[in-house]
Amino acid sequence: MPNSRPTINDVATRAGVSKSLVSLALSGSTRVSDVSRQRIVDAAAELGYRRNAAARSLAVRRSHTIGVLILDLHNPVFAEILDGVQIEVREHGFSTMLISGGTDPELEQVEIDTLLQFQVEGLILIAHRLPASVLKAIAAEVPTVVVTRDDIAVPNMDSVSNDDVAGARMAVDHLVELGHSRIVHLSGGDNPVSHARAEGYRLAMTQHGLTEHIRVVPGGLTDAKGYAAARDALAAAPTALFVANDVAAIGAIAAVENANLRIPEDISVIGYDGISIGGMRRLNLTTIAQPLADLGRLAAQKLLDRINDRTAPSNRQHVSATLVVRGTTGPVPVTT
Amino acid sequence: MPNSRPTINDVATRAGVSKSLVSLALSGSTRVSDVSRQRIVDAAAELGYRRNAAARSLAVRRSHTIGVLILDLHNPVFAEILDGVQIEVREHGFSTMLISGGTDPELEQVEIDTLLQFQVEGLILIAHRLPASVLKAIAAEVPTVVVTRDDIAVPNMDSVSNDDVAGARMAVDHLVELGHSRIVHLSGGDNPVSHARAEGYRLAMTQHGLTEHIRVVPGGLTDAKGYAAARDALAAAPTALFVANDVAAIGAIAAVENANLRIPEDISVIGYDGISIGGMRRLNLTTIAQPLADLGRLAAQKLLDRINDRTAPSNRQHVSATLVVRGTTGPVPVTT
DNA sequence: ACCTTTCGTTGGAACGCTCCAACAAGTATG
DNA sequence: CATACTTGTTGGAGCGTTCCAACGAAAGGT
Repeated sequence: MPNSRPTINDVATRAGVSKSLVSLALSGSTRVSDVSRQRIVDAAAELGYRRNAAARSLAVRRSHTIGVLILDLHNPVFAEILDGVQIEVREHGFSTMLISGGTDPELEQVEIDTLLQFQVEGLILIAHRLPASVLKAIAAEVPTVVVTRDDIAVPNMDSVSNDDVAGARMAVDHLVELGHSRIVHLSGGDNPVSHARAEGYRLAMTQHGLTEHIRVVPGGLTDAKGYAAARDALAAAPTALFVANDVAAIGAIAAVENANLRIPEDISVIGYDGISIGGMRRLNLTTIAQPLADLGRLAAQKLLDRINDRTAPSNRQHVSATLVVRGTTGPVPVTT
Repeated sequence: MPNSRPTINDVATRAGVSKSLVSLALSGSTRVSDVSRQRIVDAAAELGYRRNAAARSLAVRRSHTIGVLILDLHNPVFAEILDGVQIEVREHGFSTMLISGGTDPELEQVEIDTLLQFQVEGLILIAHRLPASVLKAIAAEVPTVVVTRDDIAVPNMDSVSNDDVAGARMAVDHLVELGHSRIVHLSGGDNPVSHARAEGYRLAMTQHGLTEHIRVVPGGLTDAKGYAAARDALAAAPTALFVANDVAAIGAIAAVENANLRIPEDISVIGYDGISIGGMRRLNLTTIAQPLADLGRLAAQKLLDRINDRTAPSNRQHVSATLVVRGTTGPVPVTT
């Protein structure tokens, strides 16, 4: 059986020492003589020895691994958040097991179960569709932090998200500053994040004395839904569209152009999220940018902290989004 | 110590049976009486018992996990391939450990080492930057399949990729069919995939008797590089651009528009890859689409096969790309 | 000269699981 | 009625680690 991997014992016999000493040496203990250490290192290299993480995890009762659930790998937002997570986590010697929920919310729970079987020390949920009861059970079992959502309060669970209400206000403020008043919001559908953004829109409009111009067109978070919603919205002859997210905004732009309206001369469009493709020259989308990588980094930090103290009070952090003005917003057209 | 997870022994005592029987019952053996099985299942549920995958993997010497290295999560191509991998792998009861290389090629090797410590049973490399020697060592240690690249031949390692030469020819054929002859290729830089696409371009041009029109402008695989390359290319007054990948093509389109040329009336643009955002209405990019999810699925299948027979001869499969005609290509303008 | 400390090293128990050999009790076979 | 096979169950060994208690040897203190 030549294909079985060398174990610590093989290294020990080859180096002429006990397995205990090998273990000591490989974990960098100072109580190993230089000559033994060298012999051990050499033997390990010659055999191509590699620690068995499963055995190690069993013995020390730590896996040094965290689990990450990502709602949908296709939406670039989530990939960018993940990036931040990976950097932070790696720096602290942790590995990452990643799963993506896919279409089926049921599957999300199955996948989380798999993660837990692997004894992950913590869980980062980059968006999720779990009911509060399940979330609570999970958080009770393992340190957990949720990114992008902060609508469910669970003891011993942290969250980090941007303040969607405030972000939406920034979008409206920007448009009002440009002279717009007929600002229509294309909503993102029935989920907490979209609700908050719509709420922020309403508040800001009211605050600017534009209550009678409030108009929310039901849409969704995809290109196609943004396209359809924009088409509906054009009936109201708006001068500006505030779209629930960037991907939908890109769809909305297409609908506006198909109606032979110029952007931003005839109509302004602003999105939300700050995905990197929005910055591509062809799209050049004005948006409310979340600090996506930071979101991920912060989530990872919180998780690592919580791993060290599972009972810390639950903390919900908001990071602030920023207005990124690019080419899709401009002054309100002079003639109506 | 209430926070230590229940073990198989806890379940056993609670159900009043031996741990062996619990193990048997939980792995679905038929040699367990119905009454015992029920008692065990109940006890497990009450305790919130969950198998320890590390211990299990130690005992059975299988991890039922595969490792996936993804070159860059930001490029949507790779995310879409990963999707196919996940679906296939999950179906066969395997889990996935994902790592993304990030910027540093050195890091790739470190990360793969981590994966191997976790005793992954196989490795899928979705693009990579490893030298042949390292690749060979890895493939000798663990079943491996490479996606997107097929330039390095290693025994006992499979690859699945599209035929970039053939794909590039399809792009040129399409343009020639539309009447174009001044077709410029914006290359993707110094990597095997881009080389193959440039090669296909040259072959096709020659084949169509357009040898004197062959013009390759050095570019890259990003939006910004596509933009810059297109600007350079415009000096040659081309009627069509074949760009090395979709992301760069989107940049190229912006450059063309900035030069006040209309697409496709004045100049046609075709990309390569078939990323989903290319289909968004605003971009509407004609492209050579790789069956990305299929690529992932096939890779996973090959890997699972190889896990069952590590010594199978190495197999390199090509899948065929398809021309997807959208809005960025059209007939050659009548006047030059 | 003795006792104590330090240093480098070691065997063995433990981690939570699977699997094998073995067994008691019942059922079928001759 | 003895023997064999089947069914359901069990203890124990082993997977590759880490870690603890304990060791002999060398060095230090009185």
